[in-house]
Amino acid sequence: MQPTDIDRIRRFHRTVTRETGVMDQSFLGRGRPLGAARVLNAIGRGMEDVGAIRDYLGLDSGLMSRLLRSLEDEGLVETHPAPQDARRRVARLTHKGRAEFEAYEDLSNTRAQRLLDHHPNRADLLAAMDLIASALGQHAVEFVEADPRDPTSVWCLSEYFAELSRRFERGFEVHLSRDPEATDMIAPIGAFFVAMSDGLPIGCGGLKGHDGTWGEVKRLWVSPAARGLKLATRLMEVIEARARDLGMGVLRLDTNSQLPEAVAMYRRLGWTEIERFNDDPYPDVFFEKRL
Amino acid sequence: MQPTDIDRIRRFHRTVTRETGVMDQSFLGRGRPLGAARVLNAIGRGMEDVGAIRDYLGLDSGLMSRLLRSLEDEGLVETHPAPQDARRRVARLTHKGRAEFEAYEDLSNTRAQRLLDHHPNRADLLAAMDLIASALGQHAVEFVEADPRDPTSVWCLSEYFAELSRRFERGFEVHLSRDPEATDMIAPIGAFFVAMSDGLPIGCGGLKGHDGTWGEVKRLWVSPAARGLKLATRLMEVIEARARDLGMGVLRLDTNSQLPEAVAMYRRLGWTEIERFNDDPYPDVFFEKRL
DNA sequence: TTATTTATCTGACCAATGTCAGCTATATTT
DNA sequence: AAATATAGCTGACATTGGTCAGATAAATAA
Repeated sequence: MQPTDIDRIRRFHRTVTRETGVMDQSFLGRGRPLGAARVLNAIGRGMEDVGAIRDYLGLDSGLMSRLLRSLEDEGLVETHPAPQDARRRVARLTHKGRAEFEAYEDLSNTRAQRLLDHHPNRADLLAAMDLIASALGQHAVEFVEADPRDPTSVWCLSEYFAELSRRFERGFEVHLSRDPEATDMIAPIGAFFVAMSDGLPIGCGGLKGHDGTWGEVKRLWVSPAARGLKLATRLMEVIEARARDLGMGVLRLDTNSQLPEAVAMYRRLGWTEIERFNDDPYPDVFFEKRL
Repeated sequence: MQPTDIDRIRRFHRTVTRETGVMDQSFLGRGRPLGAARVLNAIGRGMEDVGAIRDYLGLDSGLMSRLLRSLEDEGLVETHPAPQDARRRVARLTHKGRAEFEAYEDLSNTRAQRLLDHHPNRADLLAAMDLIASALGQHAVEFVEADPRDPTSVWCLSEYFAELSRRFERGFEVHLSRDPEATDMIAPIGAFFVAMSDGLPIGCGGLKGHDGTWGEVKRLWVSPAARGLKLATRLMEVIEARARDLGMGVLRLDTNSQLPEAVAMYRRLGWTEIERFNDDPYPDVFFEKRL
């Protein structure tokens, strides 16, 4: 009897539940209940606002408070009132807490490394993980406004350029294209967004300001693992909203007929095709949208 | 900054942990603690030995007992002493229990279906899930002796034949090959094994008995998603052990030089190449191993 | 100013889970 | 038959996780 699609998904779910359960159990080895370990990890990973941690972990305010207290008693965490709003508190790791956090990190990393070592085809395994994580986490994507010169932004852009040179018949060389100065994609002139899924960048998009009169959408990229999940549409919405904030009345963009999904998406989002508005050698389709 | 391989695995782990957590939460909607729901599910999925359920779910004997009692009190489960060994108990669902189990199944199936509906590329998503589940669950594979005419066995065999016709230059048609009668692969003449990973078949292998004097290994197949995990080696060990049980002193097999991984594996496992021992048109390499 | 809202903390409480020692009944070994 | 081992059950207990109704302090609105 052939396993159905649903059988396959459920088998995946069972396996992964069991394995992540084992993983969680291994955290208990450090003599701390799982809840406290999760809070410690959240703080270590950069969340410092108590309310934000509470929301992220889905904890009750009372329980959160107690877990934080127990971490303080252990000397792993310090809390202080937030500078702007003294009702709120921010938590930070002490030296000892940082060391303890690193110990948990090592546990996770070692486990991940072992999985990788025992698999004959790392590339396929990782691609499969990216695909599934993107599908499962599609409702938890965060659009972060970032400096286009940040390492994460730069990585997204390099993936974008690599994709273009694969897709274009005659390749793509960034220096031939009009490369917008990074500073034109920083507020208040423009903006640059990175789509983050559980800490991993999976897409980006830039808004380049032109003399305060109009804006140009640039560098819209979605990781192959996240294609088809309407991420580009959501990025465009974020970019358009930011353009309105910055007082732009009209947006333009250029693209290429060798990227038919992109062209179709712009039409669907209400963009109108216009005449060529630059002399960049790569694009051959041009769009405009009034806000 | 480029995400490392470990970043990618850990992002996968975070996402999946969050999603499976949501899934577990949804089970709470039926007014029963998670532990009880898990026991109910285990019984519904065919586990009836109390000890086996306890091991599978990793529960303490006392806790298990109490959960079972609460399910009995609800009228969902009946337990009886095991026929062969009255110390042990077997649990079975009542009519009401069956209905309740189905309700949990529907919850899971609906969720799986929704994930599938929202993804543009079902085939890739499912293949990715198979790959990951096989990698994560490689230590939990069960080798089940089955009738080769069972639906699950038949499905494995059809995948095996499909694979051969893809791999062989001139294709493969099963009726041209000497198809061992299924009854020759059933104890006490022979045996047939299916490798099950969390309920899904991912490999198979047959042992055909010849007049009680020697055995022949046939139909060794591993699902593409599980390749490279040494599953074929483990299947061969199981088959050889069973051959010894059945009193066979020598095993033979035929294979094809177009399947170089298979040929290499047989050599590695201590098989010696011999002269052709049949007139099957497909194989061109022949092996023997004394037990 | 006063009232209201917001963010967190505290105490009281409960259900779920986990642990352990000892009990009973049955099976196996000597 | 006696001794030992095994499977499951029971009672006692501790820990964890989760909930809720105030209390407190700060920010915001009226």
